[in-house]
Amino acid sequence: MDIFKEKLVSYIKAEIKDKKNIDISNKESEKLIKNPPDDSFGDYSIASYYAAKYGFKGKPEQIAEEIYNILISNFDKINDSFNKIEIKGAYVNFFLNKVKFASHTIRKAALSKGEYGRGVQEKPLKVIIDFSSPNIAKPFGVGHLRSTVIGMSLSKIYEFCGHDVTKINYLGDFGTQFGKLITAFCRYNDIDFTEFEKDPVKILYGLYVRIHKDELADAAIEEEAKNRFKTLEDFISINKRKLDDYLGSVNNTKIENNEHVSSKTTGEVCASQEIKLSEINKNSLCGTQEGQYYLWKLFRKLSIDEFKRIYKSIGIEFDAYEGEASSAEFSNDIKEILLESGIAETSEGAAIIHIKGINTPALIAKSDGTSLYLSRDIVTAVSRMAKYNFDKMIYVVGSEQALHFNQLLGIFGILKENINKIKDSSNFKNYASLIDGKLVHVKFGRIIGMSTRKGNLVFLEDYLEEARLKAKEKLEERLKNLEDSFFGTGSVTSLKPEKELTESEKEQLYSTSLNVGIGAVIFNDLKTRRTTDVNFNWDNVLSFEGQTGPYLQYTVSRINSLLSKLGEFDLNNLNKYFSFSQEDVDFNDIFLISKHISYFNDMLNEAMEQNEPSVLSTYALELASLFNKYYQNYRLIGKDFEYIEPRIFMLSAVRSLLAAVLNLLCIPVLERM
RNA sequence: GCGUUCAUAGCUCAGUUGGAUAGAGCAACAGCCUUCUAAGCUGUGGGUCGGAGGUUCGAAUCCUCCUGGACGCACCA
Repeated sequence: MDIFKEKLVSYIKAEIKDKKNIDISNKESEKLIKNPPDDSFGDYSIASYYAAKYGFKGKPEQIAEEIYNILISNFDKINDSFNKIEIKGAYVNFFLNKVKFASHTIRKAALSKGEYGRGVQEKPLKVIIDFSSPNIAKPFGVGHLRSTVIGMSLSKIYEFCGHDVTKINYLGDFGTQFGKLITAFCRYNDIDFTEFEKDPVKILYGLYVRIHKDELADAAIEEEAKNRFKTLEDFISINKRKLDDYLGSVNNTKIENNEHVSSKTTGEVCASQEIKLSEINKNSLCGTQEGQYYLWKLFRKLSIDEFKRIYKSIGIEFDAYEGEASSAEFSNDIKEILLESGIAETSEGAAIIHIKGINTPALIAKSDGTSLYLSRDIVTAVSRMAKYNFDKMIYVVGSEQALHFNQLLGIFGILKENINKIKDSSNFKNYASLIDGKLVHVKFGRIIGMSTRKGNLVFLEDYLEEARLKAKEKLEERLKNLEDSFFGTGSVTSLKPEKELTESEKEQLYSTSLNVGIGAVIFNDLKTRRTTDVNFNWDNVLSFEGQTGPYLQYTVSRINSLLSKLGEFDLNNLNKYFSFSQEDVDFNDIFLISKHISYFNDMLNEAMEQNEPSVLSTYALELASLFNKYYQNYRLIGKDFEYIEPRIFMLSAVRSLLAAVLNLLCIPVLERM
């Protein structure tokens, strides 16, 4: 809320209290004020039918008149900020002192250097955001990208609002699928180890696909995979640590290392992480517990290295990498605790929990005793509570897993209610009872209809490459007209073929194309409300015009270019107490821009409250659009300095705010494009 | 069958704690570069807000039913 609105709210509140003896709380009086749909209705308004909730009586028009009369008598208290009050039908409309508003807002935004709207919390919440979470041994696809950018964006939004965020990548590094992968690796004798070292994830994915296919024809494969997974899980639980002891010590544990098993136990075979694939003795690995554990670790490490490379290329960072495997060790403890307390029951050899309101029982252990996704998630949530003492934990996972998360949330509700039925597990009791109400599943829709020219699964890297090439094509075409604007002054590049470019120019061309491509791809995932499925369309993603990431990036570049041509002034050397003049032809458009700037804080909070980055996408598009209209209609170069000076503040304000929002949306900001 | 979720312009979507005349972008058509980057801007056409009821002074928004789609529904994650 901007200070003008604050002033208005407290004035209205005080006058109504004084004249009518109605006390409206701050929050409610804020709600009373609406933004009119059209300029002719002023800048803020009270709709009389809202006022009716607080004891005003009569027809809407009469209420409006009563409120008007209450507010007009002491209007001089706010007439430095507001020019007039007016009745229009059932509404009381307020008109800002536009010059004052625009000057104040733009000054504030320009001088806060990208920190405009940053929140300060008296008590910051400890927020954990669990996102991306790719499956090891499966390529990083576009589905993961959506979780990744939504999660990363939310992390930045919460941080910007002043909260304490921990970003966790919870790797799918465990489960029956690894039994399959090891089975595949051990069964097939035609694996190309040279290729394996070059592109491990693709080879692993190939193995995964192949074993799936062969499994349909040979039931023995499935059996072998199950056994191998059991072997793996047994081995990981070899130290037989107790969950409760673990929870007591988790503060000092580095979860991300996933060292469930000491090197002493694993012996020689695990001693060297640097072992060459080509030197692997398959037979000795496939036949022993340690060997299979080693294979699993190897697959895991290769995949993580690959993921880290991808994250780096698109500017994604995590505070911690965790894996499901670290929870698997305790899945048996969980099962026992829940069964003993009567919270869970046995059914067809498996352990289940019935949750009120959910028809499908939650399955927490398989009949062969091995762990499941859900049981591992229970352990993970509890150990995170022990480690981080979080106030809120957000899972950014697709809508198709809604049932899973409803079950998870439901289980913690049950645990809280029945916590006293649990015996001899004080740490578990303590932490588990704190979790209810703190978990949030931030779900998002699927990406529909995306496929490569031939296949179905699109690898992220290929996707980004398509976008980069398209951006490059477009940039090269534009370079003919850009003259020196792109590479900087002095370099005549307009008609140079690519091979005559200098190394640094080539580099600039490459990085700009890449960043435009990334901007387009990421924005495409963040521009619509999370829950709606995205209808994927190559033409839309690669168009770069209209409501796109590159449009936003372009707007920033344009401002950069203009500011540098105006002389790259340091705002500190300019008159900070400038004022716009209502008579200037461009004033009304400047006012509209300032008004939009003032909405930023509300939009930021809305984005956080709804866990919805698209609120900011829409906001950024509107701001860019307002600015581009201004840019098109009015020229600055060649005007008097007196005229230009306050507009430099306006340009700086829009630039830093747009750049800040782009940053919150994980979209690269470019100097030039 | 049960559950979740969605349906707004030809296409992709905003607008959803009920409020003043339902908005953008793309595509189509007509314009704007000797002047700050045309990845831009201006204009035109395009809507029974899936359908029917209901609640309300007032419904794209809330409720019920219907139609259509997506996703999920016990030993995968």
